[in-house]
Amino acid sequence: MPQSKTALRIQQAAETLFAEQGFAETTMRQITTEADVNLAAVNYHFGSKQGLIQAVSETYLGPFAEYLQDAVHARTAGTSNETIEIEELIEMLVRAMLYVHQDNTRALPMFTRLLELAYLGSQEDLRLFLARRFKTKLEGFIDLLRKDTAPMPDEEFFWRLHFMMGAMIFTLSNYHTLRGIEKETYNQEAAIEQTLHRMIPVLAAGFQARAENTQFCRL
Amino acid sequence: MPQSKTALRIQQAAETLFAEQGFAETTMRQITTEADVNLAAVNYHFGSKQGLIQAVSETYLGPFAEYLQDAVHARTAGTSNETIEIEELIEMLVRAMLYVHQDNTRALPMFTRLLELAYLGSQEDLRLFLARRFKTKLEGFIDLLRKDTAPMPDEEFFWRLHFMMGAMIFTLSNYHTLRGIEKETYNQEAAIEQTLHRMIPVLAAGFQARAENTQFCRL
Amino acid sequence: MPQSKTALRIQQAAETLFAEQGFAETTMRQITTEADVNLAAVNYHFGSKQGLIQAVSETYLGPFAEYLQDAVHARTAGTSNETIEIEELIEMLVRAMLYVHQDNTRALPMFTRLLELAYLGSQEDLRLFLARRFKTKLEGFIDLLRKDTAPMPDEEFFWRLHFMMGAMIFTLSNYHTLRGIEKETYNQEAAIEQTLHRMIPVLAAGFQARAENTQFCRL
Amino acid sequence: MPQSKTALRIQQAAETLFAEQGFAETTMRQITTEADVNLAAVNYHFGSKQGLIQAVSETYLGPFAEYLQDAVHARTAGTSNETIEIEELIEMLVRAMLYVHQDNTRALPMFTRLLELAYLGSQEDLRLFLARRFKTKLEGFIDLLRKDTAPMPDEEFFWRLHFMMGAMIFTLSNYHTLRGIEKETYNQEAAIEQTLHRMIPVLAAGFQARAENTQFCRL
DNA sequence: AATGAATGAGGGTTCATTCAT
DNA sequence: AATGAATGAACCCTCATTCAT
Repeated sequence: MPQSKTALRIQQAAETLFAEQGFAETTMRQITTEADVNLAAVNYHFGSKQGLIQAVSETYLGPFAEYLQDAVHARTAGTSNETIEIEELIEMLVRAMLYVHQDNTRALPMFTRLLELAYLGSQEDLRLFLARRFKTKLEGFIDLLRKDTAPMPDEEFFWRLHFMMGAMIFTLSNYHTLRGIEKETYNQEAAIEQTLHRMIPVLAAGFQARAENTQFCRL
Repeated sequence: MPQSKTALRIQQAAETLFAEQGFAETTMRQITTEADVNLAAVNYHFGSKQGLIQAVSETYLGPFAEYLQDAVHARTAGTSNETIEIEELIEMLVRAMLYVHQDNTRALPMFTRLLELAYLGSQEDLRLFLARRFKTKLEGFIDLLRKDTAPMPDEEFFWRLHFMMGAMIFTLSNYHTLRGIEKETYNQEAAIEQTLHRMIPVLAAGFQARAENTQFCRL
Repeated sequence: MPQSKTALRIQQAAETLFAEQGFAETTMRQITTEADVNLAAVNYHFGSKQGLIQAVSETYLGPFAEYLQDAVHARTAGTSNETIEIEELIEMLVRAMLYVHQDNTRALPMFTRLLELAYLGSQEDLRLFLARRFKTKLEGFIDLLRKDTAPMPDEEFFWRLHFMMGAMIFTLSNYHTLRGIEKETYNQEAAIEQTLHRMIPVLAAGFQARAENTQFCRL
Repeated sequence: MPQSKTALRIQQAAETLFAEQGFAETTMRQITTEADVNLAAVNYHFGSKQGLIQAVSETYLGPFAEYLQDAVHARTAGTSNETIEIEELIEMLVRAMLYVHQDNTRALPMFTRLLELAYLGSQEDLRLFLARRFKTKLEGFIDLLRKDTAPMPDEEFFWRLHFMMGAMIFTLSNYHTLRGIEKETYNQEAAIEQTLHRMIPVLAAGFQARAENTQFCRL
């Protein structure tokens, strides 16, 4: 939560630019020009560019992780070991995304760029920060997901989870581009909510797919 | 196809670094140091950094697109309108990937980073280059895929296609990181072939999932 | 003499940091953080960083110069033209130093850093300030020293005086570092008083050394 | 030894500015403006500002240390355990200094600023570099000096050595300023060679001074 | 064909200072 | 009397590129 008007303007400008271009591609000068503040203001208010990114990540991932954690608790409270359908779980995830999307249109692209960062090793410091900051809050959800897919070996689950993550992150991260293509091709733009909805049955089905005999001979 | 020994060494070094770090994150100095050639050699042989990336993309996407196009032709020759199972189509795709992977271990990450680039808007020039260069060769495969999923509306197909692409691109693009996590967690490393195999049933199931009633009321 | 509690805390923090790191190396932020006051407080109370340094110099050089001037007067009062042994004069100097050292452990390093500043041309304004402020008070001592070394040409005296000053200033200015080396090497730390004592015979002997025939032929 | 014309001009400009202002006080822009080269040229040729300082230190301390080491070897060769008069040793030191002074007028101030750096802890990296680079070459001289002052306790020797060093470093480091004062006062400028000569008997006498009973009671 | 040298543009960061309150 | 916010100037460094040879 920014305290001063300048800090607020910086963060807003940064969110827009980060969402559009990515973190590394966005320069301090772009941010401060867009926010119409002094170049040094970022360092004054956020300490460094990384500090700004962390503040932004807090704004977006914080409410999301909180919401998801609460949803997991609310759903599992009172019920002992009842299995939850995978579609419902993914719906919980989507709902958490739409929750952050309500307040801020830029939320989802930003959000996924942060997840991207959490995976990619390019900015080791930020990766560790994100891991430490949000890991515990998200573990509950992952555990629930795992329980539903019990018959699957651990490694199979691991990879399927990341296929899923990849589909989501990639889609939302490049949502701007993809929506542009859709418009060109079908002369029609999808609301992001609709796109998220489309994901639910696809990801659920993918998760529940019968595991193939993974031998190399066939190929 | 590199002409001189120097150009060859540059391209090999670039492939390794691009695959490991990405395009923007790799500097000319890193490339030329790794290749043990003069800094100016890249510009001399490839005109610019972008020229080098295009050359690399040619090397990787070219054979892949060619292979896939041929596979599509071979499969559809003589058969009129016969529908092909989606699993078989995805398997064709995977096979094309493994084909470029044979020659070069770095191939798959490089390959997917290029696809990533083809989507992302950050490097408009490269995006256009890749689109123009390879679009036609891949359209046959896309059409085949579309035919199998006929009952689906066009937009639904569009988005599912990109969910799939996202899962593949994201996974392979960050394969290095993901394999690292897998090793930490399960003390076991998957060969990339195995990971590709795991994708087939997941992606196929996702594609065939019963489309949900995509209204907003539920969420 | 600081007027408010804030000014006092600033000056104390500044003394510590100046003594440890030097003037240029110490930032306003370090000072105000250490003093736990607002960043702007230094400029408010002292006008500028230079103003703060001048205030500090007043605190340290003032009592020292006063003490030395008094000592010179006391010693020469009533005695007409009696020559004083050089060792006694240097002892007077050392005694003046220990006088300021009594009140404040940081005094001596601070003190010598100021002398350093008085010589060095880097901060012209401060140099002039120090020269104007304390020159007259110290001249009595210099004159006394000169009288004892009468047979020496003026220039010879001038240079020997500065050799001496150099030995003292350098040693005390870097006392922290030197004591660290001593501790490493001999596992023993000298009190600053002891070091000052060691100087007396050395400097005295240096001053009284038979002047060599300073021709260039020998070298 | 700089290879290109630009590198040469940079180093010459740097030497002048370093000698006049010190290392930290001299900026890359000053250097490159003075040398009339591009700002990036320093980083190209020397890697960094620190790299430039190291190159400069190599140029000045290298020949000096070499010369002194050779002089020590030459003097002690053949003679077993013969004690050498302290005056002769200091003369050796002065001779080594004048040796570097021959080629370059800026040599001595630069030279002593480097020694200053070697003592002061402000630039830890450079301090370590200098220590590692030149320590061994200078140890022979120190040992010889120590042998002549055998009756003295180790700590006494340690401090006297640094008094001496202080006198030399301080004088030469601020030679520009001191000569200015001399000119103002006596309307006469000393050649640096003369000043070095003046040091010999003074430092020698200081070294050989009868150690006082260093008790605190007297002061 | 190839390279060492050099460059302009732009990167994030730090500094003492000032302003409005 | 005192401060949080903000700033302009300057810091060192890195980048892809180009030039002369």
